This record gives sequence, C-alpha cells and structure tokens, in this order.
Amino acid sequence: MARIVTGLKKRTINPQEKISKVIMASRKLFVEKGYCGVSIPDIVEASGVSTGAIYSHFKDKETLARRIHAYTVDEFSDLLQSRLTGDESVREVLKVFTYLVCELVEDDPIMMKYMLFMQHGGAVAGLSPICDTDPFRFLQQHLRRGLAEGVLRSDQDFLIAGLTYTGVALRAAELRMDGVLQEPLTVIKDILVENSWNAIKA
Amino acid sequence: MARIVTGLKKRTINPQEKISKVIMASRKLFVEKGYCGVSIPDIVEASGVSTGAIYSHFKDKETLARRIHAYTVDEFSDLLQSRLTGDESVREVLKVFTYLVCELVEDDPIMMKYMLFMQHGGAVAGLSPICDTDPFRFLQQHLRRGLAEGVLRSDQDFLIAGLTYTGVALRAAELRMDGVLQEPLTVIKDILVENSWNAIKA
DNA sequence: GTCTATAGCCCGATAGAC
DNA sequence: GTCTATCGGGCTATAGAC
Repeated sequence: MARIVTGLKKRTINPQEKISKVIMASRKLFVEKGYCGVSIPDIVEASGVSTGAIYSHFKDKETLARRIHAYTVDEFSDLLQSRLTGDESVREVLKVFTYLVCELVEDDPIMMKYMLFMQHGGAVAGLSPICDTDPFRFLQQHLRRGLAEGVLRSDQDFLIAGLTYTGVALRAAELRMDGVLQEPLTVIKDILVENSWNAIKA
Repeated sequence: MARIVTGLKKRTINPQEKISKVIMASRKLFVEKGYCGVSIPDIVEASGVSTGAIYSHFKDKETLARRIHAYTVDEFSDLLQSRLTGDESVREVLKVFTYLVCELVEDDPIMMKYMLFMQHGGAVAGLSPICDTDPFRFLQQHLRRGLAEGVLRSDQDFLIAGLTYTGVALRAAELRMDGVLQEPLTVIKDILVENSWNAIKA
C-alpha cells in the first residue's frame, strides 16, 4: 500500500489497462497466426499479463476473441463517424470511407488486417461478418439515398452499389497488406476514389 | 489392361483416389474451421482415409495444406484458361473472369471460399497470396495491353486497374458467401461486369 | 485481483502388425 | 500401402497461495 518504491506499483492499480493490453496484444497475434494458432501462453508472453489475470477478465479464449471483434468494429465505426459532419453528399461520404481505409492500412495495419481477414476460418462461431456491421450499414443508408436522388445508376440495388464501391478500396487494402502493392495507399487514394465512383455513378 | 472382377478391387489399387479424397475433404474442413481448427482425426473421419494412409502420402499436416493450395490455384487457373480462346479483347477477358467467379461461387463455394479466405491467418508459412498467382498475373498482362491500347483510363497503372476490376467481383463473392447477399451472383453478374468495367475504362 | 503450478485433455506423428 | 494403437508434448482452464 503505502510502499511506493518505484512506478511499478501503478500497473497493479488499473485493471482496465491490463484488459486493454491483452486485447491489443492478442489481436496482433490473431492477425499474424490465426485464432487457433495462438495459445494462451503466447498471449501471456506478448501482453505481459499472467494467465490468471487473463482468465479473471475473460471467461475463456473464445470470449476474448469476441471482445476483440466488438472492440475493432466499434473503433472503425467511431473513426468513420468522427470524419463526418452529417451533411455530406453521397459521393463525399463514400470518399471519406475510402480515405479512411487507405489511411488505416498505412497507420494501423493490424487493425485493418483484423477487419479484413479475421472473420473467416470460423473457429469462433457467431461473429457477425465485418461487412454486416454498423459502419457498412451506415454506408448502405447513404447509397439508398443516392439511388433515390438519381446520382447512382439505377439498374443496381443499394447492396450491389455498396459492394462495388467498397470492393475497390478493400481489395486495394488486401493487396497492399499482402505486399503485392508497393505504393502506400495514401498515394493512390484519389485514383481509387475516382475508380469506385465511376463504377456506380449514373 | 487386366480386367477387374468387381469395382471394389479398384479402390485399393489406386492410391491417387485416396490422395484426392484427403485433399477434397480437408479443403472443406479447412475452409469451415481454419487450418489449426482441423485435426488429423477430423480429416480421417471426413475422408474415410486412415491416419497411416494420410501420413504415407503427405509428410505432415503442413505439407498437406500446401498441396491443397497448389491444387486449388491450378484448378482456378485451368478453369479460366479453358474459357478463353486467346483472341479476346481486354474487356472480354475481364468479363470471362467475372463470370467465372460468379459461377464458381454458386457451383463450388468450397473452392471459392478457399481462394478468398484461406490464405490469411498465416499458420502455414510461405503460401503465395492468391492474388499473386498465375491467373491474376495473367489478367495483369491483359490490363497492360489495355493501357497501351488506350481503352483504360491512363492515370492508373495496371496493378490499380486490376485490383479495381477484380475487387468488385471478389467482394460480391465474399458477401454472397457470408450470406449477406441473397441473390445468386449468376443473376447479377452482368451488373457486376458493367460496374467494374466502368470503374477503369477510358 | 493477481500470481504460479498443474490437472486433464487432445493433438500430431510414429511404430509395428498385416 | 494400409491399418490400429500409442507416445510425448503442449494446450486450455482451474486451484490455491498471496
């Protein structure tokens, strides 16, 4: 208690900090090796949090995976919302999405890889596909509006328009993170915006 | 050659048949549960081939995974080539690709899921990203030609044009296989062709 | 809440009969 | 080539001291 020899004490005070460490460290490991390829001892080593502490905060490994999933989707959703004021045109909203993806790929590739790759290989059941989460539904709303306003080609429905538009940036993200694309996406983001808009515009 | 009395005999004669059974059964399992989520006993049960027989044909589990990878890439490449005569326009080649993806999603979803999802979660090291394999390189060649011929917008390089075009069909495939898209891709393939061509055309 | 130690389980890979 | 039986190892999750 009163003993404060070094700053080390602090670490034991805040459990939230440990939870956060575990989530970040294991998200990184899951992205690199897949859910089943990561053991609890791996997480202990990478996070610096002991087995006991991990199990005191997460019921089991699967629960931890679900928390990571929710955390990441929320993070992406918040980032997208923070870049919008609410009165953008459909075209502008979509552009913001593409910019965000391009910048995340370069600034936080772990998070982006998780978004793109983690869902699949359904070792953990019941995770909603990333493309069916809030931020993507949000885009769909705007695409409905775009169709109603007549700025989008009318032979497609909003789902097709959405997948077409987002497919371009998301595939660019995949190729960049697989090392196929040498150039940072931040350099080519405007070309991607133009390509994907041309694909769906009226 | 020598006549065989009953069909049963054949099974023990041909080891290739077992190899094939193992590859098909484990590809399906890998797609469903991920590499690490599938045990050898699982494969034994699903394929009907015993542990010993599996290890006599594949050095270890990782080698099996690599054989599946190679088999699948070859299969896709062959399918693509079989639909081409060699004197199509760039636009036609690309259309053939999109059609193939759309039809595979409906006819052989396991194979298509493998193509899309399996690479990631690199439990097995040294697998070339699916987007960096023969069929995709082949498309890139045509896109170079398209740029040279001036039918594609000239501010993009062939890699960007390629990822843009293929991104549309591949994302449609993802969403369809995740259950987000209700309609079979065979129904919307022409819209996808039009969208993706509009994205890159001059 | 947090730690270490360990119980109990199942896996990958092999051995040895056929 | 193919089978069954099994070994050693490493995993998840828990127990019990602090």
